[in-house]
Amino acid sequence: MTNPPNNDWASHAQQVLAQNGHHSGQARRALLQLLSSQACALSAIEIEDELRAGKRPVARASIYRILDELERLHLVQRVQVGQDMTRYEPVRGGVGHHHHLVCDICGAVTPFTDESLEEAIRKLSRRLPMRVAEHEIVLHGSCRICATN
Amino acid sequence: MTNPPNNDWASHAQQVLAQNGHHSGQARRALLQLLSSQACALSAIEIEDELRAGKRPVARASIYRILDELERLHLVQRVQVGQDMTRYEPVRGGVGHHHHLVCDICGAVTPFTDESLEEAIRKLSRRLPMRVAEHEIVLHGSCRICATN
DNA sequence: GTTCCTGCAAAAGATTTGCAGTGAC
DNA sequence: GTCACTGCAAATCTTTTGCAGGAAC
Repeated sequence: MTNPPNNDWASHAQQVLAQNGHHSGQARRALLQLLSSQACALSAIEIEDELRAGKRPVARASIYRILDELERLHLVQRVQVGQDMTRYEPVRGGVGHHHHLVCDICGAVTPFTDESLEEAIRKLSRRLPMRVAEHEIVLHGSCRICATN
Repeated sequence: MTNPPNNDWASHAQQVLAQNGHHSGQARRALLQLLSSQACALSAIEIEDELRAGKRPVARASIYRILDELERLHLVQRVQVGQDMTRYEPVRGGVGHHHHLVCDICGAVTPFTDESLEEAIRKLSRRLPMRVAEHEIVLHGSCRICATN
């Protein structure tokens, strides 16, 4: 699999969608554009708000349907940062792969990367009774600001 | 912090609750008993079912309230295995610490442990801008049975 | 023209809250 | 006797589904 350029995830997604027999609708294009510009994970509701604030409001049902389809095609990944809602973020084929810190006090979500962690997971995956496709790591605690108060 | 014996999590929890000014109700005692006997994570609904099947049915609202309080006291930990519901499992202070494999096809959840992963996280935690209290790792893929079909 | 896409409204689930009665201390 | 605990019913919130009109190919 080739990694699409970091800033070009949206068109890569469009392409994959087309190859899979999808038409190219307004709502989905707006959603792709938004996700493409995001560094970290958004919830469906946040996506709805962002799109409403922007130029192209999209119905919540459509958002869920689109995200569902994108997930099936491995173009986005669900991220469960705990709390309540499911969040989604673009899969950029390795580029931009990261995990999440969650402040249990203020709820802030921050991305981080760590190669030795990735390495440990690669090794581990080989000996598990499962074909491992994705992994998700969430660290909980208190961020600097909250830890100080 | 001393690790309570593995089979004694329930009484440890009772103790902590008492120290925090809680009375000792029937519903909560039944719930503690159940969680204590579990190796892996249960959802609130699963807990309700188990308790109903057992001797002491507990109202769903009470289950959520109790789990909430137990979480606040760090006696249980939320686990987000993706899918839909939140799951909960007892915190046994290191003993029994593990993570989860999730089969995205059949939904099976399996626990696993890996020391090098833990080590990587310990090292990592030192250099992050956050006091890391808990961590959660979820591997997604297809289990043996589903991968074969 | 056919098939996919989308919005709206309704439905389905999970989780939370309000209130009143019971039980623990 | 007081304060915590619990059940029930209702409310809230996220996510899913059904359906009808409109858009893409």
